[in-house]
Amino acid sequence: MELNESEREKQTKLARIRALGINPFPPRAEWIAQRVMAIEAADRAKSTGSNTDNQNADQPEQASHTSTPTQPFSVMGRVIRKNTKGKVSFAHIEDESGKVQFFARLGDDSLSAERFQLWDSLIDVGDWVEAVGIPFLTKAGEPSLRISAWNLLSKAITPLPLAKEEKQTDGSIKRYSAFADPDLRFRQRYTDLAVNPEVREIFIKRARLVKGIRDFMDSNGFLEVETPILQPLYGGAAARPFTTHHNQLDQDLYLRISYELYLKRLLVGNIERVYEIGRDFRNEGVSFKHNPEFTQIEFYAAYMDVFAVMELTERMIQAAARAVLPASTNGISQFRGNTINWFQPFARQTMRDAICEHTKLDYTLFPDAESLGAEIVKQNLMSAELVRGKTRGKLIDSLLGDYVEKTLIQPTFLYDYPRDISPLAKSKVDDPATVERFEGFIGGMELCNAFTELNDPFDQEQRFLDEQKGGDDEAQLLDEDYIRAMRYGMPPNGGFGMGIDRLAMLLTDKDTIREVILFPHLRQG
RNA sequence: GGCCCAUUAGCUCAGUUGGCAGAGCGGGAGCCUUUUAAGCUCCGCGUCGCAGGUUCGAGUCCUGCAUGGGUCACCA
Repeated sequence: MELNESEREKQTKLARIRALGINPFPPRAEWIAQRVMAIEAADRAKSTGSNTDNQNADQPEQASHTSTPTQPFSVMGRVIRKNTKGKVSFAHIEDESGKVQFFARLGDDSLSAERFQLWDSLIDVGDWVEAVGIPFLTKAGEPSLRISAWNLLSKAITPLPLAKEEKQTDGSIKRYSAFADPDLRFRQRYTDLAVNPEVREIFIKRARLVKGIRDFMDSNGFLEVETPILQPLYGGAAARPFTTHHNQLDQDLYLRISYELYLKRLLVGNIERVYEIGRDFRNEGVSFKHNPEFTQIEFYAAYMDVFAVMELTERMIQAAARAVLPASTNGISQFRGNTINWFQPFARQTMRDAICEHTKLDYTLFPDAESLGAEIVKQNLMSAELVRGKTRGKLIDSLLGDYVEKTLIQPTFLYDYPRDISPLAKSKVDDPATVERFEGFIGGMELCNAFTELNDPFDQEQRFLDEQKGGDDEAQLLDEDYIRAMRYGMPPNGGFGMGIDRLAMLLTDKDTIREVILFPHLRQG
């Protein structure tokens, strides 16, 4: 492994550490039993209220005259700033709770001259350390720990690209030359997380979001399950799959593109409310809102129809927003420069009305692909080339994508979808060409998709066969076991799927899905 | 996949008309007993993304490739 100049310097330092008989990578921290989080250490320092001056600094035990406990405790974490000034040394130590300053002083009774020199010469920014000490405030008012003993916990060889920070008069923090190259940040996410605290915050919010959804589902009587990721047949969505192979069985397998067909089998097995949160894989384009693997929640609820699901969805998304957004925001957040109001009732509109509103075209007046396609070209909404070969449903879906989706900033449900792009959804009783389906949009992005599920095995089989005739490479495969399951009797039910990553983007105001996935897909590597 | 832009030190970036590779931060050596973008003195640490080409001479111009970003196409 090739080392750069500063890495070679660190390697030399590592040899010195070893020569001193110090283990630069000890197996454990020494004082974990006395550990206090940095934020608590800082609080204790603040409550001492004593700005130690040079006189009483020689007797740290007497530095505080308050009742606040000043007995020694330990803080462990990472050195993110170090500054030795002559015979005193300052270092900021960061742990998961925040940071606190370590203060070492040559001449303190509690810290030997040798240990001071070693601290000064061996410890660098990036190293993991622990120290025992007593809390106090420096002259500048900085909550600090006057250290009496310390250990190196892990030596950093490669320097962290830590940015310098300057406190502005208004209290905000200005950062200089922060580690910002997206390529490096995503490839070396560990570095990104180590030096950019706001990146850690994204994933804390994401975890809260998932927990909020899980709590909501559990409290509404849903059973969480896990179904196969490796599937002999893929289905439940229109997407190309990743293919793999089981060697011993000599069997091709697919990574799932959805959980739908397995979860609905469970309804046949008398599990009435079921959900899964997990990973889907789609072998398609990568964009700011598409990653080849992404996290989805799907649920299915017996006896519900699409409108009951819509109502439940609204409450679920609001529960997720509540779990992430600070209470002071009242459910208002920003996304791509737009304000989103999560707590107001979600808008509801038919697909026909939405497209009518944005294109002046009422597609219900054109009953087949030929007449609708001709009208679309006539009104100059799409080129003849793009219209060619599309079914009526795909034309409508294209109009939605081109003219409506970007405008749906506030939470909005669009419903009444064409049947031919919805092979697993139940038709409306009075309009067989339309299905009981909705999609939810927020921030101009499609977020979720739901419908009254088709539970008629004969209708379902015919839909699969119709898909095959279309010759589309994203067509649903005929899953005979799924049809068999349905023949045993599937209760009427409503189903739902939602991209968790996109919801995380919306709630953290991130422009790209890569910001909310810890290790997003990148080429070569 | 098409088009456009970018890629220079560990990080963030400058680099003029083709003429010795630069700055700040970081790092090293030294000074400094309450610093906090600490300060002061000295030190540049480099496969200018990769491979070719043009030229006396290429970080700079040309071609191809790689990676990233934007955009269009595609995409439940």
